[in-house]
Amino acid sequence: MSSHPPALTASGNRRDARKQHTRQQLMQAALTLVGQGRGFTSLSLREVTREIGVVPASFYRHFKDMDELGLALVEEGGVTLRRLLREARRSGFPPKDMLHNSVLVYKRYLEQNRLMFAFIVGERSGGSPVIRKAIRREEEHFVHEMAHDMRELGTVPGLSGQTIELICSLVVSTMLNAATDILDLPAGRQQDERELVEHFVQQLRLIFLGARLWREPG
Amino acid sequence: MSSHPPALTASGNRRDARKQHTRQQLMQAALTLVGQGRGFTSLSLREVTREIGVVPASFYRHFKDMDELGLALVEEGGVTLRRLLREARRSGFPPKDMLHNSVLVYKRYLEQNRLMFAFIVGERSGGSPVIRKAIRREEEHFVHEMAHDMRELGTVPGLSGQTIELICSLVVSTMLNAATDILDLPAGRQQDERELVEHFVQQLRLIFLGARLWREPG
DNA sequence: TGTACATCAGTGAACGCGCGTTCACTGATGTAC
DNA sequence: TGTACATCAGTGAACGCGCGTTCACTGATGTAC
Repeated sequence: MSSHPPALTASGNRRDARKQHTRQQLMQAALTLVGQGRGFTSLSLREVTREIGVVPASFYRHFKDMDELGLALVEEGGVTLRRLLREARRSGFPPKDMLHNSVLVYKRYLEQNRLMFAFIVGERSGGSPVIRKAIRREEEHFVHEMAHDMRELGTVPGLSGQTIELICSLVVSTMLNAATDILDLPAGRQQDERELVEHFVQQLRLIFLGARLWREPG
Repeated sequence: MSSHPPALTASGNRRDARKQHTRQQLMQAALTLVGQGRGFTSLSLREVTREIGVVPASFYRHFKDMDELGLALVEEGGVTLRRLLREARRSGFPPKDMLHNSVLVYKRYLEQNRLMFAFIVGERSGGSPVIRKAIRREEEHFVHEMAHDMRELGTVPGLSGQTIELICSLVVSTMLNAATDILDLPAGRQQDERELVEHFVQQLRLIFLGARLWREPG
């Protein structure tokens, strides 16, 4: 029945899908290596292709160089962050122990997206300037979106948009900072784990306590 | 007059001094390269020796490998952080606009120690796990020392030692986070610079506002 | 002080290796008719 | 539907290069007497 689809966009169907799959594999391979404690900046193109069992030259069918792959990862990282917000929204933010619950949601999400967060957090401050700046840009979007949510939910009533952005930027940097500690936790040390979560919760409590009696300047 | 000094410690005088000098040069060269936007983890031993004009093999007279050089840098970084505290203490912390002044002291110090901070902040979250953990350890010491100072100065009266540590850990991670932004500032953009400083000050204000009405748990 | 020997920071050559990049290719998939 | 041609993701070989590490060395500095 279905006559040839006119292929308005790029073209190819089976072939194109395979290409996208390989591309995704390359990105995943880079994340895997980063997850093994390698800085992204020190990864070689050959390592990445070796990881998925293709010849080095085929890398160029997908990316100009490793920086371009890195930027693709940053973009995917942005999506990952936005999904976290959606998940947090969906989890309903019960007002009682809201912070503690949010931290647990975050921690679970972090563990489910371990490699991506290892990449984001690892390249956020060091490494290649171009990748770092791209991550900072995604981070700003994330802060902005979180501020939007907070305004809508009325989490901190009576504060200007600018102040809410301030709060969120502090929350986000605290959150990403904690990510390193959480990811570095050896599995099974449940006592350390609880302490870390508690520490993180208290840092956030401090921030929101300050937010409650913030007096708008001007 | 002075007869041969008995050289109780290591030995050599002139020779030993030259060795220490080369060692210092190697460390400085690594920092220089990091300052040029290279991640420390991606530096090669040969690059570092080339930078100071010695043959690669001579590297081994000073360090087993690049990781060992990195750890030496972390140690020097710890000293650099402690000097910052001493400077802050000496600057007197005038109670009026204390935060703003502290931020300016910090910013100046950052600019005077640009390379070392680029290294610390860059390797604090990504890169080699062993170096990352060493930096985190120095950071803990720094937090601890800052907490000690704050208790002595009575900056936030009526709070337990544990709570003061909490505040300081948040201040320090905020501070190191801001370092990336400050170091990334293109020179001469004074408007951006003022905005960044103001943003940073307000983040700290928020934290100390929270601290003021923190109620001790338990 | 002067001499004979020991130490050892830095040399220079060599090694095998993995790197990024190029190239002409192949063969499965897609397109036109 | 069947055929002839075009596309292009992945191949495999080759290249020159910088890498980390080894080694025997040299010559300035230090030590013993």
